[in-house]
Amino acid sequence: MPESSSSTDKALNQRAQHFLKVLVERYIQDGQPVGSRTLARDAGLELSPATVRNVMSDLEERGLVSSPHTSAGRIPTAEGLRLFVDSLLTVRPLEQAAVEHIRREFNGVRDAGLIAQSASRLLSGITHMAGVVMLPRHERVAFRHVEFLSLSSNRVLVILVTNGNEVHNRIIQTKRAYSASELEQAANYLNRSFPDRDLRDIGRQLRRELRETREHMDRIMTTLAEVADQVIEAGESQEDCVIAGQTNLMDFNEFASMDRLRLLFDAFTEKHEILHLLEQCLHAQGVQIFIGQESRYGPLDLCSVVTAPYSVDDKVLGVLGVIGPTRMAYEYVIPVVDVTAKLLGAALNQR
Amino acid sequence: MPESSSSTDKALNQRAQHFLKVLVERYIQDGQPVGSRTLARDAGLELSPATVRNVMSDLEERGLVSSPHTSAGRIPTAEGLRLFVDSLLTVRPLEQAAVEHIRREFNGVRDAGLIAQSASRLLSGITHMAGVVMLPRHERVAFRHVEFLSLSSNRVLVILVTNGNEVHNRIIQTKRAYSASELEQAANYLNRSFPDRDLRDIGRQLRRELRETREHMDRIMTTLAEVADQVIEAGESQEDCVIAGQTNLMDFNEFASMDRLRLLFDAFTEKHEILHLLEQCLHAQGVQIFIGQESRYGPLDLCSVVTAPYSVDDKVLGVLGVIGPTRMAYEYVIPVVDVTAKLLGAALNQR
DNA sequence: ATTAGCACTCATTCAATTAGATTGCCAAGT
DNA sequence: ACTTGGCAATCTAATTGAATGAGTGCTAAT
Repeated sequence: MPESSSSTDKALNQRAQHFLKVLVERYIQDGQPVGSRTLARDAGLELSPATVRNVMSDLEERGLVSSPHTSAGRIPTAEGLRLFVDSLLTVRPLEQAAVEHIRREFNGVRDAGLIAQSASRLLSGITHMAGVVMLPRHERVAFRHVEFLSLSSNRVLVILVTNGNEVHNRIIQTKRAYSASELEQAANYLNRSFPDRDLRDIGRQLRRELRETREHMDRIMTTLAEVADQVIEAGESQEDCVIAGQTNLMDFNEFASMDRLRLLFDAFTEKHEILHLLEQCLHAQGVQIFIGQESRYGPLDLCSVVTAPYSVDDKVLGVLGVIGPTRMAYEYVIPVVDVTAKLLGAALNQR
Repeated sequence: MPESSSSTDKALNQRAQHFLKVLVERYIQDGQPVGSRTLARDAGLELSPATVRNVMSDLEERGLVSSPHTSAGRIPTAEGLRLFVDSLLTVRPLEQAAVEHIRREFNGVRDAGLIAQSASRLLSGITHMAGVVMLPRHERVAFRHVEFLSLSSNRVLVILVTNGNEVHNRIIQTKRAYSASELEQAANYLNRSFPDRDLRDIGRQLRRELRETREHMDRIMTTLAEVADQVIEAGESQEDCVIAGQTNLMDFNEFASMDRLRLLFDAFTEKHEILHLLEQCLHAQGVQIFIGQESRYGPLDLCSVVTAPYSVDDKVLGVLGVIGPTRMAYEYVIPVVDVTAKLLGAALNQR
């Protein structure tokens, strides 16, 4: 028999698990510590509060629950929630109506940024927490088209179109003035020579050719290599994500203290660390969850983050997710995040 | 003698004004109601608290101050602050060092959006309140250059460059497929025919020509007119502004209540009404101030907004400002906003 | 293994009290 | 006519103490 009822054993016996499950569910529902009497009632088994107390005592010893003070009930610890999420949780699939609602929301939006924004709003709207969506990022930035536009004597507007039909533009200072026809010639050369090539390669190759030829168009090609670099850089530092519904978090008394709230909102403004967290989920298989301090980012200590990567043609383009208090309705949030990620991928695909 | 000491007269006598000034200054400094004893001390005149009480009573009758409850001191009302700002305030010019600091911040930033972002951060950083900057907006959207890029059979990427060197792009669905050379031809035609023309005119003219010609390139020209419209629309609905430093406001106990704070932050996320407020200042001469409910926007009831338009070549391009509690150091904030607006204009000019 | 009973611990709530700040008003002084 | 000291009245904020109630841990009995 694998199950043992002794409280010092490694595995948690069936009944204790059930109590933990019910306790967590109750705690998630109304945020209050759960006492033995309540739990005895909720558990559905015919057991007295005293018995429940014994079980709770076991759970506490294992660090799965704790009481904020002597005469309060128990609340699950981060470990308790982790166990709950990992093996006690029964996710119910999202209703078809909700799925349709999400699908409709993405319908007809073409710009990648706008889709991300929609998704973020959607996530926050549905879950009443904060939604966060990393902008789609192509790991291979491919050249598609370039255009030069002379602005004034030494300034040129460079317009670069990359795969994913993203348009980047940048004004550059050139060392000498170029005529319109020179610029056109240069653009034609590039457009002819490098269709669909990786932007990095182009920069490298331009520099190589430059060393070999050593003359003829010399200068303009230097500039072009520079621009390629700059665009790549811009693309990589396009470290950006869209966050929506921050204010929803103000409704949770977990964040009632101004200090904590400020910390959290500063984190949302900064974005940097949050993006870093999302990046860790880029190659996760499906939904990933950080509970409390698991995110290893102070301002999110009291939060849980539920993420899922989204992809087009099996290529992962980004991550989206939901940020809320650790006490969230995981069984509902998980499928929402999961489905939204899939539909976002689909929406990006049929652009 | 124009001055009268009777309390029912229209004009406020010198002494009362002085007391109001000192009271407001004190209130701004530490946010507490100011009592007669304190005020008597601060005023520098050799008068007893009892006398001060009489004066305060007058001020209260005129609606310039009020007491939150019987045994508290007085705080200035919105009207009191208004009078203070209008005629009692002594603005001290910004130190040269601070001006340089701002100038340096704008140095070398080329993108208009980034400059606005800098400015917003700057304003919030210097004043420890929220900074807001409307993106520069050219009232006359002029055509500069267009480029068409075929994506797939019926989809074309339109890249449009307008005055101010802003690059807009949009993917359009065409009714039939166009060849690359057709698209090139069309682009050439437009670039040749409409340099620096107003985008609205172009749309109109295209439609007119279309009616007359009634054939030949028919379809593509419809599309072009459409695109022009879409770009104008996009330009106009580019109703956007950059807000920074929201979280600074959490430090003021005016906004300690979650409900008020949420209202405020929702307003920041929505942006719409705030932008509307800024637009009202587009043609103000220099700094404009809204105190409390003067903004006529509920969430800002407890806030003051200090704005100034910025311009290039005498053309007003936008407005920037600071949002904070009505109790703010106007004598400092006003020159900050003023100078920042001027330097922002200068920075945009020398792009 | 389960349970009832009991003593004990805390947080919360409420009312009562106190201390402190400030006003308004009046009568007296300048 | 203005100023001032004095004084009662008012109101807030902080403190205290008691009552309440939820919940636990332990023990002895089942």
